[in-house]
Amino acid sequence: MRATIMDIAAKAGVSKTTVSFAFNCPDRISRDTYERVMRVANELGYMPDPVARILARRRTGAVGLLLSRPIEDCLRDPHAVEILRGIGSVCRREGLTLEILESARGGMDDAIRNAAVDGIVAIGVAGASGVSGGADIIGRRDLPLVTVDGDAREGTVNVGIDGRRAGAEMMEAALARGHRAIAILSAGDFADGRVAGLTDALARRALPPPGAGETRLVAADATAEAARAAFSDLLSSGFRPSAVLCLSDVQALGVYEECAARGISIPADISVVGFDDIPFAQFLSPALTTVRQSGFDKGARAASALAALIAGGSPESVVLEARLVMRSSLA
Amino acid sequence: MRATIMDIAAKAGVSKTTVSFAFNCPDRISRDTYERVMRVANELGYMPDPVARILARRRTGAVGLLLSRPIEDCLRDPHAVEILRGIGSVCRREGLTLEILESARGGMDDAIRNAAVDGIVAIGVAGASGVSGGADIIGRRDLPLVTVDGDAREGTVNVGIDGRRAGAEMMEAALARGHRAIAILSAGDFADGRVAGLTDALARRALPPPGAGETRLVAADATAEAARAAFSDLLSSGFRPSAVLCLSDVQALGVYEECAARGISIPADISVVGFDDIPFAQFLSPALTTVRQSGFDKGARAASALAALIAGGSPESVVLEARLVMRSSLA
DNA sequence: CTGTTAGCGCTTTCAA
DNA sequence: TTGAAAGCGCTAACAG
Repeated sequence: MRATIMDIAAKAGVSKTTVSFAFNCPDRISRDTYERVMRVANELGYMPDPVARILARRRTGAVGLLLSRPIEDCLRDPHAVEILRGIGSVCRREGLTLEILESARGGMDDAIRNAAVDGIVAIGVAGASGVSGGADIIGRRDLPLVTVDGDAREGTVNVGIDGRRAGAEMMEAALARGHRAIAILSAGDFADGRVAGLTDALARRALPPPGAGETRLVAADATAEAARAAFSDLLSSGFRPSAVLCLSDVQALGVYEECAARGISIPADISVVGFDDIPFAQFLSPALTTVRQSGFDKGARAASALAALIAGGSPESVVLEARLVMRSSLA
Repeated sequence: MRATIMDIAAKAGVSKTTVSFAFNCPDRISRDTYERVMRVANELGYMPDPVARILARRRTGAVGLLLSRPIEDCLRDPHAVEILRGIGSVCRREGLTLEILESARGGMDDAIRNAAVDGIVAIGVAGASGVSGGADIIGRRDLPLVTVDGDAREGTVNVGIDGRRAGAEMMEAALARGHRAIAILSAGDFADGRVAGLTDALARRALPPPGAGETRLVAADATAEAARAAFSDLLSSGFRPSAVLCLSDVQALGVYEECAARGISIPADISVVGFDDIPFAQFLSPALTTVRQSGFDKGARAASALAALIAGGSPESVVLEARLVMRSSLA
C-alpha cells in the first residue's frame, strides 16, 4: 500500500496540514519541520496523490482537446497537426496539461462527460454538425469552451479564418488566369464559408456557382487517397478541368499523384491550388500555390483564449489571416 | 453551485447509493427508481463529477504521453506524429484517454509527479539521457511504463526497431553502389543503435567508422532547417559527398532543399537516403529511398503493451521491422 | 509556525 | 431493490 499523507504525518510527528504545507508552501513552516517531513517522505517513498489533490483543489490543470474525428484520422492532416502544435505550445506555457478526448464507448458525449478537465477546445466540431449532443453536455458541465474553425455564432469563442474571403481569393486567382473549366475538391463542410467564397468570386463574373456551368464540385475526405480517387473518377467521367482547386492541401497531394500517374503535367496541362499551406506544400514539385493559414497560430490563439476563459476572463473570438501564396502550380 | 449526488438523492427521496447505481449500474435498481432519479438529475442538470469518481474508483482511465521535447518540436517530425497516431488509435480502442505530459515549471519531473494517469508511455526519452530524474519519479509513483525507441535494458518494456541492423542495411546499400565519400546526418543519439549499424557495414568492408576516412558525421536537429544548414556548411567546407545518409527523413527534406538551391541534382550528382519513410517521402521528387519503419505500429504496440501492463499483465518488449525501401534518390 | 477540522463528490461493501 | 456508512487522499479555512 502506498504511503499517504497520514503516514508521513504520523511518522514525522506532525499533522496532515504540515505535511501538505511542506509540499505546497514550504515557506509556511520552519526549515526544521520541512526537512524532517521531507526525510520521512523520502524514506517512505511518499508522493502526493494527484487525483486527491485535484479533487480538493477543484482544479485539474488540464484542458481537453475535442476532436471531430478519431485522432488517427485527424493527425493525417498536417494542418491539424499544426493546430495541435499551437495548442500544445500555449498549454505548456500556461502550465496546463493537454488531454485528448475520445472514447470507444459512448462516443463524444461520454468522453466529455468523464473528462477531468478545466476547459475544452473543440476543433472542427462546432455547429450542429459535429458537436451536436456534445455541445449540450459541455454546456451542462458548464466548462469553458473554445472552438477552432467552428461556427462563431452563439456565445462560444471561436478561432478561425475568414474562409469566405479566402475562398473568393482562391477562385479569383484561377478565374483571373483564364480558367473556366474548374474542378473543386471539397472536404466535408467547412464552417468558415470557403465554398461561399468561391461562389462569390464566380458571381462577380456572372458565372454560375460551384458545380454548375463549367465547374464541378466534388466532395472527398481530406486525405490524399480519397482525393486522388475522387479526382480520378472525375477525369474518367470525361471532365477536363484546366484547374483544380483543393479546399485542403492534402487533397492536392492526391491530385499530384494522379496527374503523375496519368502523365498530366502540372501546371502545363492542369493548374492546382491548395488550401492551408501545410509545411510540405513548398517541397512539392511544382511547389504548390495555396491559401496560407497558420494552424499553429490558430491553435495557440485558441488555447490562449481558453486559458483566459478558465482564469475568469472574457476573451473574444478571433479571425486570423488567410492569403493566397503564389508558387508554381497555378498557371 | 452545481448539483451533487446528495442533492439528487435528497430531491428524489433516495440515498446517494441509489443515485450512484442509477448512473453506473442501472440494472441494480428498479426501473421506477431509475426514472425518478434520472428525471431529477435532468431537472437539476446533474452530472457526476469525473474527478470525484476517479478518486473513489482509484483509476483515471488515462495514460500519459511523456515527450522528450516540447510537443511543438516533436510534432514537426511526421514520424513522431505517426507514433502518436498509433498510440491514439489503441487508446481509443481501449477506452483510455491520452494526456500529454509537460509542464513549464518543474520540467518533466513535475509533470510526472502531478499526472493523473494510470500509466505512461515515454517516447524517445529512455536511457539515462532523457528521462534521468524522470525515471526515478515514475519508479517512485510506480506507474506502469512503456518506452518507445528507448533502451531495452532494465525491466522496462520497450517498443522499437533493430536500429543496428537497419543502419547497416542503409550503409551497405550506399557502399554497394560504389559510394565512398559519404555524409551522415545524425539527429541526437538514437538509442536503437543506428550509428553502430553504419559502423558495422563500413567495418565489413574494412572501412573506418563514420566520421573517419572518406565519411563525415554531422549532428543536427531532426528538422529540415537544421539539417539544411548543417549540410550547407558541410558542402561549403569543401567536402563533396557522392551520397548523404540522413538518419531521419525530415533531414532529407533539408538536403533536398539545399541541393535545389545549389543546382545539385539528385540522384545524378548526389544520392540521398533517409530513415523512417514518413508519409511524404514518396511525394518528393525524386522519391526518397529510405529505411521504412512504421511509426503507427510502434505507437500502437506501445499503447497495447501499456494497456496490458495496467491490466496487470506482463507484456514483452517488441522489436519491429525496419527495411530499406528503394526509390529513386539513391544511384 | 502548527494543528483541528471540515469538506471535495463519489463508490462500494455490507447489511437490511 | 435499497440504504448506511466508511472510505478515497488531500487541501484550506480557521484557530491557536
